[in-house]
Amino acid sequence: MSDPLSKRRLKMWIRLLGVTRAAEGELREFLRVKHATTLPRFDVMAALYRKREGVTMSELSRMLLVSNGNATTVVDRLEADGLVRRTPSETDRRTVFVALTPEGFAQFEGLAAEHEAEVARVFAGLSEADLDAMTDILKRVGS
Amino acid sequence: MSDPLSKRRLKMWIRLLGVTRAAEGELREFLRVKHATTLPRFDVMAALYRKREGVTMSELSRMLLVSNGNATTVVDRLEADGLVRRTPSETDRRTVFVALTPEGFAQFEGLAAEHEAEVARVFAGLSEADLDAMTDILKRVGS
DNA sequence: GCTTGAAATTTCAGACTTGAAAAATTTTGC
DNA sequence: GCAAAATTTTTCAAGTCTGAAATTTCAAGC
Repeated sequence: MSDPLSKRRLKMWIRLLGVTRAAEGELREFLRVKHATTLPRFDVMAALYRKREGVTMSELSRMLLVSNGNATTVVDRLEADGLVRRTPSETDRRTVFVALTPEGFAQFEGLAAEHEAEVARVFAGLSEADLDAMTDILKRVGS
Repeated sequence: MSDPLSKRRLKMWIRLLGVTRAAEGELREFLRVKHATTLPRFDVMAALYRKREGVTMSELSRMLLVSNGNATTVVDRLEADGLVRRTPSETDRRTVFVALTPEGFAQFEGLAAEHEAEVARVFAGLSEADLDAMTDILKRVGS
């Protein structure tokens, strides 16, 4: 008997979640052992690396799909370590811009290449065609 | 210059992570609003529902890809709520079996169908062919 | 038997995460 | 102008999660 479509979506989701968690685990381990950092810290720095001019706290939490409160504490720690800087907005006193410091920028550049290599290692099992197909399907989820 | 293929794997991973986090967020919201529970609790109960005879704590944390310490605290809370029961092994006094109580079993059965429908809703954008292709590709990641 | 090492679980400190509430500021509608 | 609503960020309590250390028990070799 053929599974109802909803059951197949469920199975696909369970597998998707498993693969993602396993990959996250490997990256977490890599960041911890090789670079003494964590995934959330890396995520924040990566977001700020992409937006060099700086982003507001709200933009940051939207980019990372985490709550505002969460973004605040991770940024707090990165700021205490001198990797990130908060700058109050001139035009709106509620708003704060966050950006990498030169130290943060340098540290992230050192990390980025190795991180990319590690991701490539984790997904080495996927062919070029797989990557295309996967990206294509993933785009279709949100729309 | 970095290998373009590794960059494509990285982009696929970033998209994969984004889709997974967005879906997790929707399911979390669904469980919280409609059923006053959380994703980790649901995950534990789902694992125990699949293995009715019970599992050891180590098996449980391997199934969910979480640390032993984490499994302990989530099971602690479910046990305090009477949804889960710990039973010491007869043959190995280090080992503990965990299983759903009748209350836990009943609660999960009420949840499961709605959860499946919610997952189907989240991934409604994917066709049958997409599901097949996706599942196929995901299988290839681990091997 | 005894000792050493391995295995299962819990405990612990610290970090992450959420969602709600609070505080400060800006915008909007009158 | 001004009161009410909306926006931005932080604070807070509670739950989740990790990795290492501690505890208890079992297994293996001598």
